[in-house]
Amino acid sequence: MGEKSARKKAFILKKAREVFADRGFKDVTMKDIVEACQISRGGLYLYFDSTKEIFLEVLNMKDASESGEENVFTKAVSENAPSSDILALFLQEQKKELCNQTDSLTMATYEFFFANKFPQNENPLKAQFDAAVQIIEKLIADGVKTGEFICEDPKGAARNIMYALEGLRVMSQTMGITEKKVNREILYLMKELLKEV
Amino acid sequence: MGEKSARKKAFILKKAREVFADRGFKDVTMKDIVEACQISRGGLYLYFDSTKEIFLEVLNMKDASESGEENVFTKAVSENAPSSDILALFLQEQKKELCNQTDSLTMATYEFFFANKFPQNENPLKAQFDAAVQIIEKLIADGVKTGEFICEDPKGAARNIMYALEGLRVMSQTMGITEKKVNREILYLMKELLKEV
Amino acid sequence: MGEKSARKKAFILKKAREVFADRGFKDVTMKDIVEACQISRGGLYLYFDSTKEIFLEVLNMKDASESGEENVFTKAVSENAPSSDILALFLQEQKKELCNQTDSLTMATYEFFFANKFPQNENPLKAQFDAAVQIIEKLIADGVKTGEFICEDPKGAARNIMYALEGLRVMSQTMGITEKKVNREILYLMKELLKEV
Amino acid sequence: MGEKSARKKAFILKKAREVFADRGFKDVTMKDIVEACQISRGGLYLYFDSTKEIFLEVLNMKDASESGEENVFTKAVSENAPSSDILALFLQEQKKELCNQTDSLTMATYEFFFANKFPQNENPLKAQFDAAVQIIEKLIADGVKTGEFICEDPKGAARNIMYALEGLRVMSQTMGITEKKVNREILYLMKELLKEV
DNA sequence: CATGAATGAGAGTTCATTCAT
DNA sequence: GATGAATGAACTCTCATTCAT
Repeated sequence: MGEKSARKKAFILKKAREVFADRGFKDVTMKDIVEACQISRGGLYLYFDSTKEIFLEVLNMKDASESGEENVFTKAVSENAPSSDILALFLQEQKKELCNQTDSLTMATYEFFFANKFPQNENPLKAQFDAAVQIIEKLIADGVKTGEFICEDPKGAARNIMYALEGLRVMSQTMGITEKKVNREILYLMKELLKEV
Repeated sequence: MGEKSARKKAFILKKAREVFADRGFKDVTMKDIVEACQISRGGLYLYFDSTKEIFLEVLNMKDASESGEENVFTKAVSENAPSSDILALFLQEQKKELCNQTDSLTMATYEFFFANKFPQNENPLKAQFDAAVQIIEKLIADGVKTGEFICEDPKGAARNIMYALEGLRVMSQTMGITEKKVNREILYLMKELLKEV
Repeated sequence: MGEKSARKKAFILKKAREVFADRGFKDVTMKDIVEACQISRGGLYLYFDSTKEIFLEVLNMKDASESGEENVFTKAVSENAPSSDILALFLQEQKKELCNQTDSLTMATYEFFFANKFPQNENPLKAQFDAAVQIIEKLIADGVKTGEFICEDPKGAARNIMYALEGLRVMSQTMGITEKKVNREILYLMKELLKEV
Repeated sequence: MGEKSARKKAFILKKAREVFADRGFKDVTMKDIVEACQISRGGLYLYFDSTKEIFLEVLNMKDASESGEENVFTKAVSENAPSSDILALFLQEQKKELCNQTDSLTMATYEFFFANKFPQNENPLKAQFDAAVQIIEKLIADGVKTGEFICEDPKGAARNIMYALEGLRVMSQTMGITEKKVNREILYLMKELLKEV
């Protein structure tokens, strides 16, 4: 596949992403993607065999773009900002994603992983989750050292934060959580770590 | 609707529940339910017009059966057991439901509410969630009074518990969370409340 | 499936037979049969799942109708006509079938059994062939007893007749054998048995 | 067409032959041949417009290669071996071809001529058949002269041999005739000619 | 000559939904 | 009420064929 083909593939993935963000995973048909791309039915099959295959590549694409892009969070980390600031930034990032309904793959991702079970050790969601827990644990432990945080069980706290965020995420899709409520919970999570004795 | 009809309707809902528990919401067709019930295609339409309608009634049925049934949790509440015991029982109930993959409507419920948005004030999930938060808040507040718990923000803590449980629930469906991990998180939630100064 | 359905099934098979006789096996699609029957696409699938399934039933149907019908051949057998007459009648029947191009399943049958290999012991074609060999062998043996035929190896002669007929049959489809040539070969086969020493 | 093109065309035909031998005629698509040759889709169309065209050239190629090659049969003929030996050799050659399922175009040929009717005077199969009949007739007549064979109707006998071989050939494809059965029939054909009075 | 991306027609198949009985 | 045959829309997937490069 030449350079031109690679560009077309990227184009299809971009359009497909929009479709998935809009309609979730299960409702999306090859025909939908064909129409979003304004290409022929057979044309799509030159690049992908199924919506499943497309979705997996969309997920990878997303990861790539996120890690490539310099966001405030990674910048703060590289600049050795205070742990509490970095954690606050991380939670802000999460909030943005949570509240952005139109452009998010959240629903599609859940639908996809409901329908397609992966063994734990190859499950991309789990890998992402575990990585995030480790980062947060490190932040909390650092913060404890500098006296910013008080926490006896940084790993437990990190997990709790991630579970709660996951809960917020799914609830934002199923019950339409408002930004105010997300703020409130994020505040709660921070407060717990800052709690004076 | 005569008594006979009501019985048939209940029968359909029971069978449909099994189908939804088995396959989620989106994959279930009217045909699937017809086959599970071993009735005629037209026959099903006498009672229900769509899988959506059936699922909503299955959800109501579920609520009814749960509130009707005397479980250890409601029993403990009525017997004025210590708040910490009641909360522990509540969390145990949640754990059971979380770990029971085969018989649970969790996945179907998520799929359903992804696809069918309800305004917040009529959203059955939200109503359930809010009710649970209130109960937990009350328990924590009581526990604080009796000195069982230490907590400055019972409402916040209650919400955090529910968000974390929601996170566990969705993750158990998408990443296959083990019982051990559920236990660990539940323990964490309890410990936070019991934390000595 | 009630009586009415049985009638419709028979109707579909009858129409399908015409299609197969007209176009062979491989070129026939479910759509072709749908159109020949003037029913809906889905309607056909209520009765049959594939052209293969339909064709097998068409073959069975054919056998049934043939054995049911009182033809001159079976009549002669039951009336204890001379063996040479009966054999001649049998060959006349074969000739009729050979020369009837428009209405015959010959081509479709070959195409079908090229594409669908059956184990020898379940192969319908083989069963038919073996049965025919036995009948002819018996006729020849009887004819030898009555002095009508001269033949040292009735089984071998019977097989030779059937192989030659099979050759004629396939050649009539691929090279367009004329009736005259079929006659000539049939005459040859008879002459061999009548050959004076 | 330059020499290079001629070589490429021959290469395509060689590969196509393998494909036809493997899968018959009807199931073979232009795509299959493209893939077998590992050339581009458009590239194939530079040389051939359809599988039909390709198959016809494969058939011609086959004839060419066979007549070119010095086989035991043609050798025996040129050496004036006894007619009975030559006929026996011819039948052995036929047997080899009959029993060789993997490498043979038999099925493809039948499928092709079922689907593509040629007027008798241009039908390649018929030409081949008639040529073979003539050769066998000559052999038998010669054998009769030398006293090797007894036969009143050499032409009829030659035709019968060819029809029976055709019958064996098609049956080997549709019912899986064993080598033993082919041997038995060939023996029968020879015996008929050697029959003592 | 040669490539291979692109198109679009067409086959298979499944179901929601209707309706005569 | 209840049945299940029937319809037709929608989706998946495959290829023959073309054409810009």
